[in-house]
Order: sequence, then C-alpha cells, then structure tokens
Amino acid sequence: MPSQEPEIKNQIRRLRFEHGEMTQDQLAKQAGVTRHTIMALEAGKYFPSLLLAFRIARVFSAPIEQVFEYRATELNL
Amino acid sequence: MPSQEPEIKNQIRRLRFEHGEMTQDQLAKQAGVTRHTIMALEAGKYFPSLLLAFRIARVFSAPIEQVFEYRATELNL
DNA sequence: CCATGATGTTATGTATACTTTACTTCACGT
DNA sequence: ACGTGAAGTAAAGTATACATAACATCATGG
Repeated sequence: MPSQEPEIKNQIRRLRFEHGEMTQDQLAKQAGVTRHTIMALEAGKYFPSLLLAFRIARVFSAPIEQVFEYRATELNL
Repeated sequence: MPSQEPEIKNQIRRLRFEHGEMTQDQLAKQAGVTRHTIMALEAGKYFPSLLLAFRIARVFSAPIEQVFEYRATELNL
C-alpha cells in the first residue's frame, strides 16, 4: 500500500485566523454547515463538496485555488 | 416550493468541443471517472466533488471558476 | 441497410460527505 | 475552584456523488 498522501490540502484554519480570529462555529454558520463539518475539514477527515468549497471560499473572498490546494498524484499526471 | 435553481453551472460540454471535439469518454478517462459521471455532470444531475472538479479543470488547463460557476442563493448572500 | 461511435436513460449498489447528538478536553477569566 | 467558550472525538443516520451494467437513440458512413 503506497501510503496515500492527501490530494487536497486546505488553508481554512489559517484563513480563519487571518479573518479576525473567526471561530469554527462562525465560519460554519456563514458557510451553511455545522461546526463539525468545518472541524473535520481542518482535520483532513474528508474533502468538501464543490458547493461547500465555493461557499467557504466566498466567506474568505478568495478563489477556490487559494483555499484548497490540489496536488496531482503520479497516477493522473 | 421556490423552484430551486441550480447553484452550480458548468461549461464542460463547451470546453470539450473547444478542446478538439473531445468526447465524453476521453474526458472521463483523463479525469479518472466513468463516462456516465461526465454525462450526468453535463446534464446537471449532480455536482462534482471538489476532487473531480480539480481534475476536470486540470484537463482543460483552466481554473475551477472557469469551468464551474457558482451562483449564491438569496439564502446565503 | 447495416455497422459503428457518441450520447442518453434506467436501475442498482457502494463510497463518502454531511448531519445530529452527546460527551470530552483545554484555555482563560473570575 | 468553577464556569464558560472554543476545539476535539465518537457513533449512528441521511443525502448524494460515483460506479457498473445493460439497453436505447441518433447520426454518419460504408
């Protein structure tokens, strides 16, 4: 098993702090999801849907690529 | 029921033709999914995952925002 | 007229994003 | 020492993205 690296990293936690020490709960409400979801995303438990990605990026007034970084694997170059 | 408009539209079909009359099957293979998935996306049956959105955008060498357009609803302004 | 390629449809199943609830931990202030 | 707010953890359920397979449609070309 080739120790799967995550294909998507996110800057949510950093962006939260850069936006006035925003709390997980505040971000969650603005994005229309639960606090649990934000926490799981920061913990890298799963990847967001495109819809949620757009909403989070919108909260930070940033393009998706600036919030979520995609790293292509060797498989799909 | 307020006839729900889709929150995300995509330009996949147009981009396919603009990229050498690329077929659904070709795009599917390059994106690492089945032809059915590409067809369903073009038909607006569901929204892609962020991972798939990144892969498709990559095939077209375009930023996600250029392939998928997000329209915020009145609910989350 | 038939073969083939591209696209669309329907049905069923699986994986995973996301919810809900509840409990825990940790830091800070009083 | 206690209360409170922010963050973490765990379990169980729902919603939906995506796979697989089989069949249908339609255009084009031989």
